[in-house]
Amino acid sequence: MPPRFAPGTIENKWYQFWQEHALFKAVRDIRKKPFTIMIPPPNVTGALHMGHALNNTLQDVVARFKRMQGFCVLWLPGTDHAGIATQAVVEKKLLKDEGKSRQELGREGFIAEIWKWKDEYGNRILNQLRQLGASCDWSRTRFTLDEGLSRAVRESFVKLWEKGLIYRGYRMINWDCKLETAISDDEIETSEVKSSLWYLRYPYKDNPEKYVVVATTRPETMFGDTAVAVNPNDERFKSDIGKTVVLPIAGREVPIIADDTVNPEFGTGAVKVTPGHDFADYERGQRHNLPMINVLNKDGTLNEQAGKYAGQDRLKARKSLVEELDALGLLERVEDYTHQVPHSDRSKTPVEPLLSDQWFVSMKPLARPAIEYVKPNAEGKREITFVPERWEKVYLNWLESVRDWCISRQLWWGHRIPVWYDADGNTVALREDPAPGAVHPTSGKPLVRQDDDVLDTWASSWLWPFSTLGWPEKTSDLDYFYPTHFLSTARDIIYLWVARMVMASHEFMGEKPFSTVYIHATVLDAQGRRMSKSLNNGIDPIDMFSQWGVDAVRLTLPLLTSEGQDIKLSESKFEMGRNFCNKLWNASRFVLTNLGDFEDQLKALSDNERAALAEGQVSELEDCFIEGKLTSAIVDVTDAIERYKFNDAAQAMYHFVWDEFCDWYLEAVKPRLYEGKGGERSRLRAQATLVRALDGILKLLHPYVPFITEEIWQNLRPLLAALRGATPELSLAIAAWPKASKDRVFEPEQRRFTFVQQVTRAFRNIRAEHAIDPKTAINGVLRAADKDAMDMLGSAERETICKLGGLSALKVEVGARKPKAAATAAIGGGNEAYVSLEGLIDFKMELLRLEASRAKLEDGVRKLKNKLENLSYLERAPRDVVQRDRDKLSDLIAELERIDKHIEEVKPLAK
RNA sequence: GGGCGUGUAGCUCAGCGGUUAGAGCAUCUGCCUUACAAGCAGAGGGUCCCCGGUUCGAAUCCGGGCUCGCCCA
Repeated sequence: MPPRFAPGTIENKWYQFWQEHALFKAVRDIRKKPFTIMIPPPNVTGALHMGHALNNTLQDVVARFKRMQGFCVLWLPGTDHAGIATQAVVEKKLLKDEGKSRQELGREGFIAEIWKWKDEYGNRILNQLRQLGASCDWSRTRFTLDEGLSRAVRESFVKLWEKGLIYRGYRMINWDCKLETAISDDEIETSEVKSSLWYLRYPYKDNPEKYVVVATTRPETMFGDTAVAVNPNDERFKSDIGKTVVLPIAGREVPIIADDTVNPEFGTGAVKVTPGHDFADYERGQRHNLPMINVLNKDGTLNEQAGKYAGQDRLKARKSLVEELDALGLLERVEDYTHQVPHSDRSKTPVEPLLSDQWFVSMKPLARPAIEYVKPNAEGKREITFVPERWEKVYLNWLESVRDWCISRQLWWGHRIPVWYDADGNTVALREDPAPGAVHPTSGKPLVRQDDDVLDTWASSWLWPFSTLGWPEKTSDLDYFYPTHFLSTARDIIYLWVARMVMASHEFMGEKPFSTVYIHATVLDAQGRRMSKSLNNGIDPIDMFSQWGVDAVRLTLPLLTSEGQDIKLSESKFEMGRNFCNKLWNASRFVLTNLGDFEDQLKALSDNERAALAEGQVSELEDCFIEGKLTSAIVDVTDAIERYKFNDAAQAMYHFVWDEFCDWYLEAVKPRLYEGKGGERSRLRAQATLVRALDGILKLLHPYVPFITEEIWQNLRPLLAALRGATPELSLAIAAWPKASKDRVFEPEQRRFTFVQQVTRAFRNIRAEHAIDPKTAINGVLRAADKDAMDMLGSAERETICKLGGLSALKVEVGARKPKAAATAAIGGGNEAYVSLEGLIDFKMELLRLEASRAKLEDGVRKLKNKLENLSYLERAPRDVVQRDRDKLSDLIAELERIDKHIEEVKPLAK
């Protein structure tokens, strides 16, 4: 094994190994409990970004953990067809490569092009997930446009149709002028735009010299105005209500109406009403029976309503229109104005509210049960739990005020709406394409055409948890794996996807789709901004893989996030994970190189002796220490992952491996391996403990860092076999998760080892602070407070302290007197460490040290005294708390007295 | 405007009623000690955002304010 861990050399090898042995294949097994995770299907055009890397790492941690715990784990992968995005990508490519538009190819030809593109490039992100180490069952990979999933979409549509939950309507929807399709409310981002507020003069019909001034951010929609509205309580306009004004240029006469939704504070208090192009005005228009005029073409240019401006882009027309109004003296003034403008999530262009014929799903009836699954019942229990819990509120708020879902898209790529029309426009939704000559079931007239539009991609994604398992067929997979258990996703997907899956699952399956929804952290850049293409501040996980290793990335991300707080990420952060992997690598290297003779030694033992070692027979203090700490680590890590506290589990492992196993255990055990301390048997016990501990460590770490742990474990495997006298599992990926047992905590030994650590640190401190050369031999004296303290340190422990504390000898004595000219370090509990300093250092330094610690001590004594003089504290605080403080105080006072004595002694020497 | 989150060491963050408030990185000192310099040992560094309240006791709970961020309208 090389002294530095080289991740690039092992990742591929083990992934292939796992695949070859089909370790991630979920094979139904009634003896096992299922554990199912459905991957949030990434966009088929997509590439792995940091958010994916984090999300899929966490899913993989859970999947591997549960697999090791003996569950039948199914982590089902796949992609969605991402209607808008994919169509846009292929359209662009086609134009660039062949100079052809999709219209030139025609619908069928174009779709064939997309499939070609998908087969060639569409699996990129799935391969990147393999690179990440994702333990998905790839044999079950699904795509939302697969035959099976398409059947599911069709079935769900017809079912909702039959229940009357799908309708077609001429409604105001969000229109993406670039992509020329409707989009749903949830595909919109509002962003702040610096613009102007234009004050326009609308002359009165009966007195053209006078006018009402309206303020607007959208002058170009003037051609669609059908009223001017004021607040009925606004004194300024009371007399205007009911009058008629004439729209400039257009010349149309429109009434002044009163509507209490008008904010008198905005602009002049009078606003133009454009029911065809504004959601609020649409409602005003309905209340007042105003005509609705559409002034826009599908591509965002003005239509014939705009007279000479027809055919101009709306934003260009705005400019020239304002100029013309100004020239006519009808522009009162212009103010700078910053406001929120809705943009399409997909094209990033401003969205236009537009009246058009679209298909909708009635959401209210679907929302009600979806709320019930998440709302706590009388006992505070929930069917579906959000982790962290606070996201439950976001989910509920959305569902409680949900609006109907516009599901039709003016695209070609997607599930075509299964609705057919007869010549009179009567519609019917069909499970199977109609045979030639088929007629409408009620009108009896021949069906002449299918609806041209396709469905929103979410109309297939919302079926994902069960359509991937075979629905609408009744499959044994559904029986066994459904409902699923863990869903991990990003917060902005809560309503787009999570809520809709719950609705769909209730509607079509009659149960919940999953029991836990985990909302992972958002990965931000170092300055706390979202990573985006436009800012070019993204960090490519694939680059990070090659730079630091996949394991390092997988470990670092959870180490950086706690309870779903956002992560501010910079490349150098991965050093943490990389260094840890290197530490683990080297610790393992140490263990393995010291086990060269282990198998031979074991052969000399009887079966019983070997079995005792295998079960962790211990007698040396450090062995008890590490066995006990391993037990706590097992408890902590298991508990943390079970509660989806990924950061806690990672921290616990990091601390256990680095601070306890490497810094203390490995150092403490060296003399037994190198110098024959304690004899052959002790050496063998040390080796067995190393094997046991390393095995435990690798297992606990495997869900986070699967590659490095597998690599090391495969090296350890023959030794495990020899120790246990049985063949271990084929791979760490399917090895049994460690179990903690109460009798392996070793509490008294933990206390003793802690004492060894404290004493060691005291001597190290003296050496470091006095800058004593590491090569200089120093003798230590330990003043033990009492016999109990002294008895904690047997000869083996004293040797350990000498070795780790850099002492050539250690004398331990109850109440030992400080040698003359010695440095002192307090240990607590009345124990003190002394090192004779004659000829070694400067006593001025020692005096400074003593005075500094005296000041701290005095402060502590003062605080405690005050506390213990407080009568209500003595009366009300629990007895054990008060007693603890009393003990503490007497300790501190004794220490203070001793330190005063030391100061007196050192003072004359410090001159 | 409403909701959610956040404010603790130079930086990134833990801790969320009871020891003298912790970690990683950074800094300083000393070490290439035969697992690891991607390392080892040691040290310094904090009005726990502000004001008030509850409590014997508050970084922690409550109220109010301020900061920054996200979401919804």
